[in-house]
Amino acid sequence: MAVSTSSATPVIATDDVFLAGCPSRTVLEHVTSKWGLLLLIALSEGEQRWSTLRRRADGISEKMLAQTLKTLERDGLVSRQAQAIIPPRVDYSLTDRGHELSALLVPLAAWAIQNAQDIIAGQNSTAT
Amino acid sequence: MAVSTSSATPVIATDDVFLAGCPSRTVLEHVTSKWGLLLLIALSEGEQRWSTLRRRADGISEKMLAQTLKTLERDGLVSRQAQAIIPPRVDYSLTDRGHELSALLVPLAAWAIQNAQDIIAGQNSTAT
DNA sequence: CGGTATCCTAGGAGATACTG
DNA sequence: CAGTATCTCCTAGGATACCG
Repeated sequence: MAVSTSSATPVIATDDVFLAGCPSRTVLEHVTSKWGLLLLIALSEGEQRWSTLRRRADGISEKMLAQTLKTLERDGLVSRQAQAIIPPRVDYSLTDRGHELSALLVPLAAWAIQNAQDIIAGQNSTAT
Repeated sequence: MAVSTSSATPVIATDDVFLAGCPSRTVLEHVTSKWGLLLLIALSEGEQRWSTLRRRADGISEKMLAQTLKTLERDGLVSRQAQAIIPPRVDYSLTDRGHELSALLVPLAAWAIQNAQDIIAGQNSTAT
């Protein structure tokens, strides 16, 4: 009943990635998800069609492609342009916010590419 | 038999995040995993003990903490210093490579914090 | 072509209990 | 304190089939 503002449960908190259930964690998980990351990076190279993305993100299933694109669209990171023609044509591109984000993601991917060999190589140090 | 170097199967490929099964994807997934990301960012603030990390990464289970730290250590991103005392004390810190990486991750977290409110707010645009 | 709907399983992830 | 071991649950994610 008392105004226990200090020891109150951290309902949502202003913003701290470290707090469970905070929005930033959710967002972070969307954009750093396996396919989210890849699609954002792919789209950083420009607008692309569904089928192109599917080929680009090697190994992705149609389900995950649709699902991930929807999440990213919902998050306002990706924009979807459908044309009512036969056969259908749908293009996906980054929004401004998406571009802002991908600018952060691309260096990350570059880092991974540069360090991957080295990192994985050291995994089995039990070489003959 | 012929030197089909051009159309050869992409066994592992030099490095392309887009190719399934390539090392960079694996590394990227370690590093952008829910807890991996959080721990790397937490450690970017300096060496920390197990118990500190556990409290910091709100919601993490002991299992996931141990597992994630091991992966990061194996990847050469985190270093573990154990002291043979009672009670035990173990400190974790970033390696040089880990620091290099966290420099990329921190801005990402910052971006998430800044944009999260806005992004999540727009989720239920079907307001009454 | 660009999806959606359905089914199904591998393993990511939490809870608990125990140990050095 | 800093883990490990085990058990279970849940859902992310793949395969397939079908629709506009």
